[in-house]
Amino acid sequence: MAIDRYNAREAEPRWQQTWDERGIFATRNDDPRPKYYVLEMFPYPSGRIHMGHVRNYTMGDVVARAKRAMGFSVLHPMGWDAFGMPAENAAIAKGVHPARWTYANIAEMRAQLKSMGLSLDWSREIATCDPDYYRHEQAMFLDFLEAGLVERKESWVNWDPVDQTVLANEQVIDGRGWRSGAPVERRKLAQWFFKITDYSHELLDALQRLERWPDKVRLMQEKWIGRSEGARVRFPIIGRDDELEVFTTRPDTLFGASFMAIAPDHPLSIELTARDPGLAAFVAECAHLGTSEEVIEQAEKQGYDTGLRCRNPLSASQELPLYVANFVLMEYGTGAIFGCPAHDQRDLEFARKYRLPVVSVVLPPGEDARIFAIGTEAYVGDGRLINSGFLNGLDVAGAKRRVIDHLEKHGLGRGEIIFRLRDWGVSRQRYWGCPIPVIHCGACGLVPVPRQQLPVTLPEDIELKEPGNPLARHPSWKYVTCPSCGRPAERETDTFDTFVESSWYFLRFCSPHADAAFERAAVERWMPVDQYIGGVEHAVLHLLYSRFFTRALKRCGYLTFDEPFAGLFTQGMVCHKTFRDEAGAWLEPAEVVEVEPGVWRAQADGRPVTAGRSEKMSKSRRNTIDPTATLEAYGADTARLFMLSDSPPERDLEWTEAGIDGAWRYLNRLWRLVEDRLAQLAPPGARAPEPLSPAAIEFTRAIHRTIQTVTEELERFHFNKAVALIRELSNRLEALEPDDPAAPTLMRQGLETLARLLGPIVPHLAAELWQRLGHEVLLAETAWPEADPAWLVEERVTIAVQVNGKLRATIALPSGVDRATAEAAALAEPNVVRGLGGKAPRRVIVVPDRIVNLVV
RNA sequence: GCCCAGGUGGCGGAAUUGGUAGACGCACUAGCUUCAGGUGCUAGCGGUCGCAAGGCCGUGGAGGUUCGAGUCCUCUCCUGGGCACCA
Repeated sequence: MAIDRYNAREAEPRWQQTWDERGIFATRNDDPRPKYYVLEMFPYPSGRIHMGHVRNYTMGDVVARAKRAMGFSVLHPMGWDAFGMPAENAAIAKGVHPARWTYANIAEMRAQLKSMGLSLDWSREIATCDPDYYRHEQAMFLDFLEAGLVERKESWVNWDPVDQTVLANEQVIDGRGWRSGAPVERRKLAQWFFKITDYSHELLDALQRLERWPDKVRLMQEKWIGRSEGARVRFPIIGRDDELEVFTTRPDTLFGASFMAIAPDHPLSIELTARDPGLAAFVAECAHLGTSEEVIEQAEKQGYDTGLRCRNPLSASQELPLYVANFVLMEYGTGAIFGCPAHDQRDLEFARKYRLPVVSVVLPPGEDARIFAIGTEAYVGDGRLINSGFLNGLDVAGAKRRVIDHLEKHGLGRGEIIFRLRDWGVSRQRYWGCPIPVIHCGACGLVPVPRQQLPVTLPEDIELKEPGNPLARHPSWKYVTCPSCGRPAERETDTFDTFVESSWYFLRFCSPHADAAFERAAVERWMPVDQYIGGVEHAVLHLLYSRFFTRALKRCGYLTFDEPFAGLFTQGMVCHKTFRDEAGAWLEPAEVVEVEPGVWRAQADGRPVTAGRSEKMSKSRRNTIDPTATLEAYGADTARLFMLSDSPPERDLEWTEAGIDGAWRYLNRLWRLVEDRLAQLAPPGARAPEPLSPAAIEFTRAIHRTIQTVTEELERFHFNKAVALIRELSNRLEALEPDDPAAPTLMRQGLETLARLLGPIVPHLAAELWQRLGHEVLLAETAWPEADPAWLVEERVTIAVQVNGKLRATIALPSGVDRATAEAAALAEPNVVRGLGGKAPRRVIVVPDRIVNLVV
């Protein structure tokens, strides 16, 4: 019986086993070939892989396999970002211990990833919840502490008063805790911080040199670090000895000031609440607002007049009312501002609301100072200074320089650059994280855990169902003796933010079994990561923290470079259509059926269902598709091909069953193509009989052109285009004229090229085809094909002929013909003659080998 | 509120970066195959007029630059994403 279907179920595990047995993806640190480090952002072990993982790891695998074929020693490892909240949530919901839950998930997901046929070096696998991993992190923390890179200070958190726990922003829903439903409070907590702001300048400046990062990500980080140039200005407070310090980017508008405002948690504000119950109430109200910038900026601007007045340092007669305002952030600048309503929209809205004066001090070009007035729109552009004493007549930039000069000369303030970037708060009041290795002693204060006592491991016997941090109420774990004085003391019960683990895992992969955090030589060999791939959702935090962490490690003598990721690619999300019934309930794709095009009904009871647009797969919208079913039914190659076809990798991809079918059909088509032609192929390495027919020449060109362009597109991450080009070549192969004397050789060349180009994309099928074509050496160990430059030169080109810019004909000419010949050939076209209508062209534009435009 | 990205056939998307718009695929239509049942083959497939040759229109919208604009400029509309304790 003839096999007319490719049996992926049988072939894929067979190839995976072959690769595994020969250990061809295990990478040696002493390999003499040039290195290439490909890394995909490691997964959180949530239970099962999702489509986003499939897309991410497919892309990485294409790069890894292609680079390997191109002669690089490729490091392509995998591990688990294993600490995190979901494990605790599962523990609460299902009563499973977070560690058990996590390790069970890892086992499950490892098997799933293995079934994808990824060219990973599994001998380097790590899990961040392993004490053998996090003990190094604790040591790093101690080093950072010694180097002055760690600080303990107070900061605001979302606090759930019922669950007695800190809430993540995403756990705050409409101002209430997600589980308890209790109104969330803002609370101040003493916490550990990494001093990332020490590196604000450097992290910003070095962005320019990250040439292989997407502009988008660099821009996001730039905004995040948020450099502002301006001045720090001191305003005397009338009737008090102290002054109010303000940071402003617009010192040029000081003469236009009409009020002062401080953050609700500004020390002065807190001081005033003691004797002003109205203010206390206002501040308390502000505390119910969330901590996110979005919430604060969208909230209605509100202020509370403290009754205090400040003196304008530039014009002593001017008194400015001092407000506490909900839109002033304590974290930014000095937590205090002066308001210039004419030239700042937010200040304008505030001034209108509280009927404060609006004085223009910058006159837009072309306006008349006598009649110019601000309406509902603040003027933020450049112009000439007016109503501003010694600044009058200057432009904005000039006025800034002048006023800073003045402030410094008179001791009223100084020019300053500030950053929006805040220090990285790493304390989390949770169980499932890396313990922070510090001891609180009543006598000695904060005492680092001695290094020989590391790791500080998590206790296993914990109770998660009660409110609060299980480490804090554990009966014995936190009680220790002070390493310094020997008296009873307590452990720090906070654990690290999980971003700490992901800030250095790429280093551990270089020598995952080393006794130290990593071997210096291994890190020097592999780092930086040549190609990092992951979701754009990590554009700022993870990627910025890792950049900081690498620098911090450098300062502590761990390594000698600054940037961990030389190349970055951020992939789009995987989406799916959404379905809702008339009651608004979401339905899973499997629960609906399309009765006629565009009309959907519920599978169960036939009730009408509306299909919504394609959105990111999420549990709440119930539009997730588990990749397992696809992997089992069609195999990994089908899923991989689908992930790479059609949608550009940086953009969102809509998952469709039809797309999977299409990919599956194409694999079978390739399979048949090889099976059907096998008997007629020339032996490997045979030469085509000369002379070649014109068709054979064109065919050979097509092969080399395809090698060239597919290679280019793969290197540029244009996987969808690479697939399209490969399909074009296979279409050509199917159409190859069998009677051509060169056909057996051309077909062999074509099929072998196809198999080799498909190797990184659909590795199992490609390996199978390669073997069917008679090769003993595995495709995975075969070099990447190279295009012969001689075959890349085109002999004839198609030139478009336009009359007045409109296409009238195309002409085929030898490439490189001179202008006159091209023009003459164009004028000889009947349709061109008709288009000219008997007139002679006034002007002729010839773009060699491309276009002739006749203008009449 | 602020910042970013993106609008091209019924759909996903191509377009050598200012030079033939719609490659490649999905869906669809017609026909043919096959022990029909997630099969294969051939042809068609932006709109419109035409028997045809061919014409006209067409890249969210309105202007502009240019011999020539999906691509550059100005304004505008729409959609999506991010905004510091999710990972």
